[in-house]
Amino acid sequence: MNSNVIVRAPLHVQVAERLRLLIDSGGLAPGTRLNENELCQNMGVSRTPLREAIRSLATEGLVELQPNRGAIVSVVSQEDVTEILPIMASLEGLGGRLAAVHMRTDQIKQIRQIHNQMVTHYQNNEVTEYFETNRLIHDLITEGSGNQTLVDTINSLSAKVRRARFSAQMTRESWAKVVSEHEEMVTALEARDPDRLEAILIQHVETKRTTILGSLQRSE
Amino acid sequence: MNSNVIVRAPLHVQVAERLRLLIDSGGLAPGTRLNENELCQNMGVSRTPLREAIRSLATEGLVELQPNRGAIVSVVSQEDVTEILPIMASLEGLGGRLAAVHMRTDQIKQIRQIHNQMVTHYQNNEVTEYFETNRLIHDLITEGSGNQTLVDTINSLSAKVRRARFSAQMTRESWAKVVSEHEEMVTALEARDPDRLEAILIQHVETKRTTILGSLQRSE
DNA sequence: AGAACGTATTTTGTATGCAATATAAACCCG
DNA sequence: CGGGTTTATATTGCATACAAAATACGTTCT
Repeated sequence: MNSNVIVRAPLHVQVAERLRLLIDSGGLAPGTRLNENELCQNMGVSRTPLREAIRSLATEGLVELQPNRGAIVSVVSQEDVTEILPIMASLEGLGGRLAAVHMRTDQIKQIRQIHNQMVTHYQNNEVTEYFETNRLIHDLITEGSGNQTLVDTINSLSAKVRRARFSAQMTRESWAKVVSEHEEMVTALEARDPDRLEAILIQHVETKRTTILGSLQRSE
Repeated sequence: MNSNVIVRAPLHVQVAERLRLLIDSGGLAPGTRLNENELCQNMGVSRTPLREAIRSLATEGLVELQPNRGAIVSVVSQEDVTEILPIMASLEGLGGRLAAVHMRTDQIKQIRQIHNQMVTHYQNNEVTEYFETNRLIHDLITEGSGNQTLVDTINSLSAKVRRARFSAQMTRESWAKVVSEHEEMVTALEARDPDRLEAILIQHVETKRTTILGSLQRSE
């Protein structure tokens, strides 16, 4: 029996992944109509798997289905962000609470290392790298909860907000605040203090909320 | 301009709904393979919309895709329930917290009425009606949060657990506990006490957890 | 010139057909 | 008889073809 079977992912899954990336990167802006023929030619697949992929993205909320008029990349309104962030706060809080108990010490040490890197990026004003490490820390903590469903749920919500957050330009002071909150986070994690970590994470998302909404407001 | 346009839902949406109902009601038991031809004949549609519907259910987590082997109704394991319930606790807690602030007084009064009905059903040992009113109360509180994304997220998670909970036979004493918790819930809501309502809801889900897991364990 | 109608074209929705893979059955050989 | 291989069948995956709806366009009429 060969257990090293190579299972090529079904086309519609690959297509969905590709589309997700396109939407996430901004290659497909919110509101854009997804023209099936066009996309088919671009990706070199037929309409069937493409349509199946679109249906998946629709249930994920990344695109919106308009009967007999196809799908558009869903637009993330200020209301959406206002709805999603409190949910993420709760869930990230829960994740932290669980992580504080479940994570192994070496995993926590790793987070401290990445956190230090992040601080360096902050000091050097390296925005991209900063965001990357920032997100990695959050992901690691969430994953540290050991609750895969929680990870999935957070990711699903996060994906929607990310595009909005993308446009969110941080002011220097809000950036400083976020970094100091991160410092507290890691400290609470090292102390394995569920309540404190949860509280900080909730506060952290609240900070993010005001940052994003402030930015959205300025840009209107 | 006519705003009362009749938009017939696309076939794949109707099919998805139908399948959801089938799975939810137990007409399609967990682990059952979805035979495309068979289902097509049953529903009188072709494979294309059926397959699109199946893809949607897959991203919802109700069915599991097995490459080149079709889809099976996903089985809800004890681990799944263990993962999902803490998440629902957080989210229902958040919902209650928001509801305590946002709900109108007449809506709260309505909940009190339904709660009283539920208690009557409890006393008369009318299980089905009890579950119905019970669920209605939870739904109304969640919806009272005014956060549609939260409602959707909870429903999505709830759908997965429901099938497991279905088999959960309550003992008389756990039932009594649940009812008394509900009493506290409504009282906290009437007092518009977010913290207390949140705490009770979280505790309430915890009670549910032990009930379900206890039942799952007994049935193995 | 502009609005309204009707036609043409594009685009989506659904059904069907063919290829590839998995499952079941028959068969052969030890 | 039983294990393993080959062949047949069924089922899924993908592509194409047709039908229905929506959009775009041109024409007509006021």
